[in-house]
Amino acid sequence: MPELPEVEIIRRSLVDKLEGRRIHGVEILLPRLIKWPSAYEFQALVTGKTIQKLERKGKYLILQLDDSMMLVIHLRMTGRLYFVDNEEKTDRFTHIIFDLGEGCKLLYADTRTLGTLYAMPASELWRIAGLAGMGPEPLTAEFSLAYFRGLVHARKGRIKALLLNQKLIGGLGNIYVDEAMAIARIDPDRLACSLNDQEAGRLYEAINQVIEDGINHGGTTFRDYRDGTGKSGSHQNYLAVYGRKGQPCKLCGTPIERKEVAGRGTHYCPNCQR
DNA sequence: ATCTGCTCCTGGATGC
DNA sequence: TGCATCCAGGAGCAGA
Repeated sequence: MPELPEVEIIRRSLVDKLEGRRIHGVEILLPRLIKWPSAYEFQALVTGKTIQKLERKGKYLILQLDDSMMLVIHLRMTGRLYFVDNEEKTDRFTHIIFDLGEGCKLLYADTRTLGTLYAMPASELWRIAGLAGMGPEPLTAEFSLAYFRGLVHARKGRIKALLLNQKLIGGLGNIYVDEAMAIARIDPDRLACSLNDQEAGRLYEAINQVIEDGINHGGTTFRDYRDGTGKSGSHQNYLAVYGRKGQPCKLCGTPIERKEVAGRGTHYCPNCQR
């Protein structure tokens, strides 16, 4: 599941290949992935435009085209975006093909087809509620300790639900949330407002740390995730709890457990996190 | 404000 | 081995 680190690695792996290239045409094999406007209009809006910038906000990739046209992509669970410069065969999961000329293509593939694509002028980005309403991201000045403490103090719900809420913090998903809570030794079942200042501070540091580590390790590859050139990440080899049910905690040896918290599968050490 | 539950979707894991 | 069922979860939404 691509979260902030994975999307950032995809962006970095594609930026030099995409910026300055012209979109000669778009082949849309699965129109329902285009959420705005219609697939037909989407095609018309991006065809002939040059990719000026490739940016990321939270888990969204944003291709800034000519005339402030924005091509926005969210990979959701199994979306993949990658660049090819030869006549590679495309598999049955390739749903959208951007022809970049000179034999180069940008492919959108997605096994579970939950991903979403949009095209609109910059002035209309408010249409994408999840993008327009996104909270500050880890590792930015806006995501300050004071901001985080304020959130934690004010929220009555579970701390895990807070961390997953993109309106409050942008870019975290299930894997990095479980990891941050493990590193900070916080029980994911705790209510946010029950955390004291010291615990909130530990969690704040852990969030920034797991995101930074995830990026430095090229992302976490469980099954589907690859960067824009097809390369896997390695952060799965460094995980404290996620996907390690039954395996010993790296700190105390207690078997990692899994339960449902805030509607999500949640991995934790029952000894370290309480 | 916050919760639960549902929807989208399919490959892989599990159960018998 | 084969078939049926369950599960993964990002995000949006309805309804409580």
